[in-house]
Amino acid sequence: MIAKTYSPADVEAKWYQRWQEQGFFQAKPNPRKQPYTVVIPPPNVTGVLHMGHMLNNTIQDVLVRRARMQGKEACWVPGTDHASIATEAKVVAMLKEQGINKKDLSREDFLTHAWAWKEKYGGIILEQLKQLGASCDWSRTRFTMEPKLTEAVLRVFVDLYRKGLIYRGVRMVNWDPLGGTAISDEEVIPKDTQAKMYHLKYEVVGNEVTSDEAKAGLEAGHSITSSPRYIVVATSRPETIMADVAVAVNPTDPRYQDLAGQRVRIPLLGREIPVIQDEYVTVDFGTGALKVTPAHDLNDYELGLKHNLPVIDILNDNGTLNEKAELYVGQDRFAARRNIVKDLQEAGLLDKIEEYASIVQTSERTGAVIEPKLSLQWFLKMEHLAKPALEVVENDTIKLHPPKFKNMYRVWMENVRDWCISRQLWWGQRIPAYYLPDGSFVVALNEEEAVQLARTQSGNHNLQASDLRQDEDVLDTWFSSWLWPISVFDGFDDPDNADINYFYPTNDLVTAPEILFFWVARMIMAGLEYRKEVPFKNVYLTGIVRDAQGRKMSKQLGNSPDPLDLIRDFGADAVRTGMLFSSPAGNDLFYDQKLIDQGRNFNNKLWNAFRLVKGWEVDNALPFANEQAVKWFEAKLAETVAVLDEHFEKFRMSDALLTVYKLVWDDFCGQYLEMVKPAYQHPVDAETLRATVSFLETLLKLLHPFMPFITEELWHELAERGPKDYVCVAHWPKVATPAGSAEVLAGMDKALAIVAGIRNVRNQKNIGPTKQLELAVKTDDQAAVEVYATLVRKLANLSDLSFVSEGPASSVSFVQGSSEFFVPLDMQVDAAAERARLEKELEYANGFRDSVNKKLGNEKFVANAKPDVLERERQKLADAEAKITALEQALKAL
RNA sequence: GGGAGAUUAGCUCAGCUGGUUCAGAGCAUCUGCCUUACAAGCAGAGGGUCACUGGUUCGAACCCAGUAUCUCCCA
Repeated sequence: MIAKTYSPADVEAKWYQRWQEQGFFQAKPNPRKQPYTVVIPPPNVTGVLHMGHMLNNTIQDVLVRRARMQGKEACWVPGTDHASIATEAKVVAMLKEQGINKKDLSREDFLTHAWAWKEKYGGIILEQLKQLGASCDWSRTRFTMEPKLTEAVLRVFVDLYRKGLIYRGVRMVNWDPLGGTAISDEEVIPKDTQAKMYHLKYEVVGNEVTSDEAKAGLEAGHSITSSPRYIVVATSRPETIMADVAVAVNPTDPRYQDLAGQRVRIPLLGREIPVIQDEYVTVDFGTGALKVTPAHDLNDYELGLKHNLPVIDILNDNGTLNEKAELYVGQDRFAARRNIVKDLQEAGLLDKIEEYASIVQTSERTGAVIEPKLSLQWFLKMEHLAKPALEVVENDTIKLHPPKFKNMYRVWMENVRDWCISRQLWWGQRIPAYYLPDGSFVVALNEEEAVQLARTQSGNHNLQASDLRQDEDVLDTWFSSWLWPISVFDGFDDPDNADINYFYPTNDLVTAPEILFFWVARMIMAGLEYRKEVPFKNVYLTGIVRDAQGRKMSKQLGNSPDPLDLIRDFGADAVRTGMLFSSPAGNDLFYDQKLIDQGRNFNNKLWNAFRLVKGWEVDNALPFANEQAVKWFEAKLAETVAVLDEHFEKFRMSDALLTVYKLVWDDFCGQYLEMVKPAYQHPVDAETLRATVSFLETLLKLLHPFMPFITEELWHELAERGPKDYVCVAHWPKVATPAGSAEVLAGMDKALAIVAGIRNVRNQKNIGPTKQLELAVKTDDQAAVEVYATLVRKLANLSDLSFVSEGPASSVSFVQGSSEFFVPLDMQVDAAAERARLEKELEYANGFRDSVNKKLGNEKFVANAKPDVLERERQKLADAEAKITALEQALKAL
């Protein structure tokens, strides 16, 4: 006896292991096959599987499995990303727990710890992907910091440097004081906060008010007019006044006309700074007077450059004030802010404090408030790389799905700024720049090459490796992941190898919109620069997985189920389909337990269809009894596979799933199996069984990309299979539409409508499905109904189907097309209610006919509408009229 | 502040170049059924002024303009 419900836990691990033993996921160049390549967005080595990964990797697996079944050489390359900041932070925290301070370790020792950590935990997430069923070629697993990929990174760095695209310079960077490193613009997350605007009084040197006009103006600006004279400056960061080098006002601002060229004193500090004029200052923001702090604000920095102002940097790398501040030295920036506000207040230099909504820049990695900071960093020029990368998306060489992301991509690419690629960390690829004793530097792939270059550059032929000092910084992690589609095939150290020539460019990339610029855009740049070819043809952008209230799922909120628990409780297939039911490309997925339930129910439905068929006894003596049903399902299948393939081509994954779902549940289980199912404990004929098993096999193939485990299980339960016969590598169905399909489908629709009519009568009259009914048909096309009589009798549980010229007494009737159907009942029929129901239907039909008539009576419509539209309207009219006649007759018969 | 996109049933979404019975699906809801594959199921039913206001057209969910609301991106 086969279990009544499907139990996924028993079969999943088994099949995954078999697939691997058979080497089904392993890809190698095969000139007889078309390649289909996907590179995984490498998860962080620090990561554990979350719902976002589940969605993303399910989609990739569906695409890859289908391609494999289509006979392509499907290659899905897995791997992980070293995630500089995140991993370093994790290792530092772990060491701290062991009582080890990073500061006390040498670079080498720290890296030993970090690698040990990576070896221990770095593979967890990949193991978890296996439970989801991900059909990656695990023999190709790569890691962005492994030796070969590191070499690729260094080669690219050296190359771009030699091309003049990489430079070192002092720039304003986003400084993460907690991480102790610079981060790129894209790693900064703006957060809305309620901040305070402090109005500070700067004393004007030579302190007399010079004109009545200015006096009036200053009053308007909330200053005071008695001596000494002050100018009020609004700032959200009072602790940075020690780094002020000027106060700027708009040249058109009447309040401050006379102040230009004068000097003011920084509150508390007393240092004198000039008042400058610049259009940049917004007159109606704050007081219209802006303090200029070039070291700690990007706009101020540019203003400073323009006006030749000095730069005073008062912050240490860890966010505390340095001795240049003179005041509050050693205090954290936020402590210093509290203290200076207090001191300003006591000194009477704080005019007022206003609340205002502002945006604070925070670090994606550590959450720390970002400090704009001038520092010496390495940059990659973007202009040269961005231009072609924009073009290939504009001209659809690379298609984004959904296409709305094209706009976003364009805006970013047109405004891209140079990429800060250095990070003040140890975990990552160390920048291959070597400093000479004189402070100049060379860039080289390795130390030997560096020594050679240094000797030439300095003219000192006795220079030794020990005289050189390598740059302390490492490269941004994205500087390795942007090479991923090439580096996983060793395309940098061996640019003409068989793998890269075959598998590159890859086909589809599945990733999140958040990293469209971080990663996708840069991979396109690298691909075009180093392979002269795009790295992929389609980019499928998934949404964010949110909870029912629309909140992003996160560990902190605790609103995310553990995906592995879900797999354990419901099976990977149920989780996969559950997630896909409701996630059109680019749309956020509102996770709901119900979706997984639906997935599980679907698995169970399939399981039970199998149970039914498996339980049939065959009697070879029986004639083929279900030709109609078989022909119909053949046609249905052909029609549906065409729709399904179209959904796949357009990356409409939810629609694709729903299409198979309905094919299996409604058409196969709901209709077909009911049509062919033998009566209880009766055998089935051989041909029906053969056809049904064949249909079921086709369905298993169509379902396999979505539900790999249950389909493989049933594939093997359904028949004895050869050693290599797995649905995993079965051929994707190519169904030719059988001749006469349209007629078969239309005919069955009519037959099923009659069945539905009878069932409706049962529901209305509260007649259970086991009670047999009779049906009397009044029609002028008896043959059309007769063809389906056997089927209708079976599905509607009729004891008799007869043709009549007058409706029998005491019956309930309904109309399909121009035919009337009567169900005689051995109970009192409420004639008035029947009349009301039919009249309502008649009224509707009349209204419809009138509207069509009106349309056809409109000369302009007849003149302008296309012939096929016109023809359709005429058909509608004829159908409506036939129906009206039938309804009128049914009413008369009452 | 600038830009992009969205607004269709209770929820999540389809709806192709304007024209197939006065708008479709899945889920949810309601009613009735334990009918020998499945109650994780079966048979039915209800539910929408296609955000709003105008315009173009013989004809608008679809095209145009404006308004409102939401989301995202950039500053």
